[in-house]
Amino acid sequence: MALEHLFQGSALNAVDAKGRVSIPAFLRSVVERRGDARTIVLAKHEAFPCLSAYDPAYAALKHAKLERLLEKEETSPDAELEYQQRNLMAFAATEEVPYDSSGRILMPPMMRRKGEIEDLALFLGTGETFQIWNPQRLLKDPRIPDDLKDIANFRLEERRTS
Amino acid sequence: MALEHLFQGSALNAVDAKGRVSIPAFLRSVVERRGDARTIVLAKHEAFPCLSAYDPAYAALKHAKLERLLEKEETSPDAELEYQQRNLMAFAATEEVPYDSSGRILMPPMMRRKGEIEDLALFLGTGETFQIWNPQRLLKDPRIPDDLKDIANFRLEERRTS
DNA sequence: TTCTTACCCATAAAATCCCATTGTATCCCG
DNA sequence: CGGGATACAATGGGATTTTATGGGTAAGAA
Repeated sequence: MALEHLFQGSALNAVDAKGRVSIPAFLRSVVERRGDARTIVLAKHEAFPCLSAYDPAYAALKHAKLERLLEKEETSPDAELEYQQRNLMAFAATEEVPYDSSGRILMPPMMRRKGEIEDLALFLGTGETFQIWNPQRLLKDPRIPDDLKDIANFRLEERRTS
Repeated sequence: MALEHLFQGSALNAVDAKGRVSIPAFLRSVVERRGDARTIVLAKHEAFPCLSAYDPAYAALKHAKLERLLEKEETSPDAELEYQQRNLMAFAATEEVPYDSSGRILMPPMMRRKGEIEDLALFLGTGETFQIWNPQRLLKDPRIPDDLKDIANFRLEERRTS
């Protein structure tokens, strides 16, 4: 896989009354270096109560990888079914949203619900993709390392004091 | 891993009112020989109350290593969660900052707090990475060898007398 | 119409660039 | 080898640009 540009860092941005959120500039720059789209793909995260996000170029890459995997394995009914399921999740359960000239997306209502996002969105780079959390939801999750919760708390404080 | 260019040496630089710090030229030259980025990655050190720093090429290498590890292990739920946690720490808990034409970075407020950095930053090369300390914090740490504290003291005196 | 979405403008704060200064190390040439 | 010229490093300050965010409004779908 080895993508040279990786998503990294954290930021806490507001979701405004219209449902708009700024994608942090340092994440946008990775999206644009990986491909030339000004668009991100949103999906429910498989393990955490948050959203997973990436660029269209990465989505295409992931799809190609699935295809190759299918061709290698003999077409047992099991492998075939699993492929169909993964394909559904990868495409039907995702939404591609463009960001405007000021770097904002309109958070789709369904994704907002799936990710339990309210009026604050915590962005966390995770290398090949990034995550979008409701910061309060992250603080409550026992699977999240304390050091990361410190970061969430720092971002919350930073916002309060300014 | 075996990177041929290693970070070594020490320097004490000022953090100015805007939060800017010069990365010592001898460390920058290693960054630029390892890859062509004029950027460093900052993270809280796992063991010491200071920051750990390296170049993006090293970060990518570390990431690739993690990926390979995942592919080897069977995908038990435990291994999966541990992978997610490590990925979060490696990317969300770090910040990539570019340095300008004069070799300065803007120390991100979160890292400044995590590394307990005030108005002086002590740079210490440690081979594959380097560390950034609050010199006073280093002098107080019982785990630091006296010889290293001598170096910190020397750098502090050097600054006072000039 | 009414609600939603895309586009445009405005603003404050923060990040970045540019230029100037100073001290130190390096080079060159007689 | 001395001494001056030169280059580079670290740092300060001001000017400029980018970012995040709010609000208005027109186009369009329900």
